[in-house]
Amino acid sequence: MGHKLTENLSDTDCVRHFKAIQDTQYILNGKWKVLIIAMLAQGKRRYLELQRILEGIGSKMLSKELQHLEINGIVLRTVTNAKPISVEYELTAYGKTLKPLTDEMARWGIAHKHHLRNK
Amino acid sequence: MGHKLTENLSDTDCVRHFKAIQDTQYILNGKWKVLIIAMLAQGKRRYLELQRILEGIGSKMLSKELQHLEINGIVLRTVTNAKPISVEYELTAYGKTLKPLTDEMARWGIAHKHHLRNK
DNA sequence: ATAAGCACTTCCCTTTAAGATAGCAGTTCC
DNA sequence: GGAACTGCTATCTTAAAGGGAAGTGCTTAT
Repeated sequence: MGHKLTENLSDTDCVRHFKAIQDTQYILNGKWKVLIIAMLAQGKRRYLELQRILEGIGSKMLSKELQHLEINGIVLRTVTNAKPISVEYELTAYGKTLKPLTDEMARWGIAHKHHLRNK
Repeated sequence: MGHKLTENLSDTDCVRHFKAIQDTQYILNGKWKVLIIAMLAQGKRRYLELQRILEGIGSKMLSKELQHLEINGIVLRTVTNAKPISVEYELTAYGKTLKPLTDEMARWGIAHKHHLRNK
């Protein structure tokens, strides 16, 4: 049943490829995680700062998503013992490895807007 | 309020960046679309072929997702007038612009598996 | 005539994601 | 002492995503 051999992965490779994509999707899943990561890629942010910039997110969502990302080693949570208590979130070194992905999502989204405009 | 100016986008840029990510997420949204695109990146496929390789997807999902991708110009659907009717799906030129993204998702997923293993 | 293959569509149901609203604990400021 | 700010958590409800099974329309094979 032959398309060209060179442009197809074997079935086993194919399954491995799919599993990998699914693993990535598991980490980034939902409406907000990529956005949170993209924000934190620009530097540390505090809880209410995140909530303000991510317009529309509720506290429940935000804390749930941050916990998910923390558990998976993407985000680091630090409580500073400053006068008014404050909690800072930032990407871990590992979290930063997602930057090419979030950048590519942003890049494609921008290209997509141009594409729609010129149709 | 100053992190280094060079590593932060302005608020307006930030919003534009987020909107772009959201647009991309809209196109790729759900459990199956990225997988379908990754499959079709390897070449044309027929409906039942897709369903067989994407283990677990139901006919309803598959046709819904394919329609969504077709409407958005990612996928091209062709009915061949062969003896047993067959329908072929492939990426459009525009759909192929998503390859860097799906590749990066696969790449990160594989790296992630290694990361978990070495912890 | 019957059966089987392909590409779907329809209907119904369960699970999950997301949103709105409220509340709480610990400061600090007035 | 009351209000306000920060960082949450809990509850309740709604909306959307996803899955299973069955059925449709067409064609070819037996």
